[in-house]
Amino acid sequence: MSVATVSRTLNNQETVDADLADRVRAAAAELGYRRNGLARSLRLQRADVWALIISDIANPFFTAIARGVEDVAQREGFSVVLCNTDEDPAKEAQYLEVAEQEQVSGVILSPNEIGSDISQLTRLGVPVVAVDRPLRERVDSVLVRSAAGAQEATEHLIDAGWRRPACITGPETAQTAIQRLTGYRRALVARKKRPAASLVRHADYRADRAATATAELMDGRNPPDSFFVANSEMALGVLQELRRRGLRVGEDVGLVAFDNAPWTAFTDRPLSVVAQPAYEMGVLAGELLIERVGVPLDQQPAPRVRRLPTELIVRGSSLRP
Amino acid sequence: MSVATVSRTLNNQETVDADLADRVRAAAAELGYRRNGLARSLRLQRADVWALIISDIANPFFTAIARGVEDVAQREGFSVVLCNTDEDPAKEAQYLEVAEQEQVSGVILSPNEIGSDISQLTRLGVPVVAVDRPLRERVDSVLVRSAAGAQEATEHLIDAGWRRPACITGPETAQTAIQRLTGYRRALVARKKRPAASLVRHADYRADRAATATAELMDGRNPPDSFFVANSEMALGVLQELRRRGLRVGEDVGLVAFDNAPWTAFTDRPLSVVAQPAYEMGVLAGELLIERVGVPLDQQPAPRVRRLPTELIVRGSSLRP
DNA sequence: TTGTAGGCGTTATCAA
DNA sequence: TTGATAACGCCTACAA
Repeated sequence: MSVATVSRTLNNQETVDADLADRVRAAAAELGYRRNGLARSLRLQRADVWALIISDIANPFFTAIARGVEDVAQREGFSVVLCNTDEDPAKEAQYLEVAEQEQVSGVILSPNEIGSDISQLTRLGVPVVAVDRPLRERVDSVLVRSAAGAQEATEHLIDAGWRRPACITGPETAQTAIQRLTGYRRALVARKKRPAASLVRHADYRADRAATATAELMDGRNPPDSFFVANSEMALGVLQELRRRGLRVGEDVGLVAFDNAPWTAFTDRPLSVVAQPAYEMGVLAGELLIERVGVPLDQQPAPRVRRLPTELIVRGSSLRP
Repeated sequence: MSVATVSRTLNNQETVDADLADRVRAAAAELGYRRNGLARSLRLQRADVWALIISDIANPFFTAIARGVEDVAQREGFSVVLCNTDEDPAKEAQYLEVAEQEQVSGVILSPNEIGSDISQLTRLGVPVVAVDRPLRERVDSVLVRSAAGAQEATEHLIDAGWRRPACITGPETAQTAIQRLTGYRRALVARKKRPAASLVRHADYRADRAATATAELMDGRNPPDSFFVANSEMALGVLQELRRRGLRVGEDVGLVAFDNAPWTAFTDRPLSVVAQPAYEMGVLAGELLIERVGVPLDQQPAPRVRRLPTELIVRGSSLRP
């Protein structure tokens, strides 16, 4: 028989005789034949692969997103290749180029910078979905209402009786860090308090920097009595420094942090957190992508932005005795 | 000029006139040309890509391995596609097939089962490195001296004054779980204690199962006064159940767990842990792979097994007041 | 329903 | 030093 018949059989086309098809399949199984995905993709001008480019594989928030993306991809018949940029713009650029060279049919990206250059991809018609962080270029985006979540958390601190909440947020270049700071400030205004720059620190989303920031704040002239912290990594640093000073969270000091990391329920006191719907974000990003892959450029929808709400989970650390 | 000249230029071959080469590069830049990686790989019969197939992306141990692998790969000019099997043998089989179809030049795998079928890959001459868990098939492996680490941890509990250490380990099918249980038993023997089956539980490496196991043990006729726990995920479950009972770790109960997860230093008391050299394991796996990719089958070294030591880090949770 | 043949974008061989 | 050309393995229009 001919290669065409084999190809048709293996692609489950109707136009092949059942008996013949069976013989093909039997032979394929016998010989352990696997088709060459490279050749197939080259011919088809598309690979059934998505690139998921995330900025920190060690962060449970991003791994939860990855799981969401993966589940959608699997359901729709795509493989996901996961790339980790470690917050390094150079690595990000490299992986974007790899995605292009490998002709992936879609990219989901948590950009390191709002200006990350995806123009090559879009020019080629490869759909891109931004996740967690916005992109200047107009593409589908799945974001979180960070400011609202930060505001709710900070207001909760004040309503629980704390009088001077400080804010430890991420780097000044990160949109999420800026938004969380904005939310913190809005909460102070809403509760008739004067936002003080001396109560704010940018600690690059890292634990050790957060510990240092905490020490600075506590050693200041008018130290805070509570903390709103913009991610769980930094919360570890804050906890460490407070313990070093013999201060108990939920007792001597109030604390709320972003991200419902698995361990947050197990510290002493259990951490009050602003939970982000990370898994759902991944699912949504995948679904937005699905609606674009294989769709001609002139029939594509306008860029869509989905903003998901956070959920404040009150545990012990934010309450006053 | 011809495509051949362009190809030679872009591959930095010497045999092309400098002026011409400059014109090629200028034109390429102008047009935003990117070579098609698929076509290249098809022609070359190899893709400069490794598949890293891990069993749980949410586990910091595996993400640390991934970073190690990535760093080596980057250094050597390979991309890494990361695949997450979620401990699901079906997903693992699917990703192994994808790796084969995409003609990756190497695979690093933490197998779900010792019997995972990699014969297709090896038959095609694609080198495979097993990491964290052994494979029945004889391939390069990077393992940890789990039993020794478990024994050291358990002996440390006893030496600290605890009299009845229990063991909460992983599923009976997992080699790592079996080895850690073995180490626990050896410690008891070495310290002249009778290992009792009633003090051992298999909790599938999951927090909720570990919490249940802890409850069972504590409600038993002769409850333990301390715990050796085979991973950090389960340690969270143990901590939760102990707190529910008003018991303080490092005070009323002793606790040592495998894995130096980022949060373990921040619980109350800080957790004593058996640290695994996860990042180094990734690096080593990558280096073993490097020595095989591109090497003809008949010149390949015999399968090598590297066993790395653990390190006991004593913090507060394992000490008696 | 089946077979033939062209081409996807590269790289490598050979001749010029 | 350069160019023409034949693969790599696959899918598909077209012919039979």
